[in-house]
Amino acid sequence: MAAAAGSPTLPAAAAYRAYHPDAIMAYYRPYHPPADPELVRQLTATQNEMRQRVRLEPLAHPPKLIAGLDSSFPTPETILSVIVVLKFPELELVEKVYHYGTVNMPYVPGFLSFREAPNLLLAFEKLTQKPDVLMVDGHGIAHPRRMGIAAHIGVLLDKPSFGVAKQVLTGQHPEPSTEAGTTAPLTDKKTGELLGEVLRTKDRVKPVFVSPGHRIDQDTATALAWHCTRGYKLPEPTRLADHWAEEFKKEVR
DNA sequence: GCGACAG
DNA sequence: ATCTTGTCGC
Repeated sequence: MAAAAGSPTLPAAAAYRAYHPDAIMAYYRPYHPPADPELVRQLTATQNEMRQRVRLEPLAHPPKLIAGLDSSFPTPETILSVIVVLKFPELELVEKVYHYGTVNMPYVPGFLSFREAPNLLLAFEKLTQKPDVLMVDGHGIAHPRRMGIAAHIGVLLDKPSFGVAKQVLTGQHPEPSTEAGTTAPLTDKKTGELLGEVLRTKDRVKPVFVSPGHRIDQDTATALAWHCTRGYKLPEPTRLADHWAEEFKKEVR
């Protein structure tokens, strides 16, 4: 067996899970290479600065256009960012753009935005129709320093934004009921602060995590996410961004 | 000190 | 995120 410091192989992990869940899965826990302490210090300072600019408030006007933002990595050194714009509340696709660039930053938990945001902003510049609100894949303020990628993008563009994530980064929560449309609070264990809401978008399917990013509040973010779901786990904006990423991937290689 | 760790 | 096979359920 390889050293525990190595990167895990998922299929094998799945097989071992049934055999010996705890000990074996601990061995297969996703491994993140150590990040340069000085880099982390600088990025942390930047996030703390940006955090001061975040405003949580209701939308000034109901949105007419909502965007879905998503990034993927066709190769380890390239990034493909996709933005789709949908009419709201009809959810009719009105525009889709992408930008294909190079990766300049490693993935470090808590600093995802510095890896994906630059390329997303380049994609945003290509949009003809500017959306009223952005649904970003990842967290908003449900982040160790309250500056997840949705908040990061929102501040940089000074545009209402919120995050829809598939996995928790920080915070604790009870399980929402198994029925679609139900929610549960995601809170900070120490302070009790509300970080986001766990939203069951589909019956008996693992919920998503909705949190405000910038110039929006929790209730509006959750309501928008729910009004954008059409029988799938992911709300339409991010689901379609995901879908088109697969299509665009064929074009760039 | 030990775990947890978006995409 | 990305690489993978088969499998369970509506």
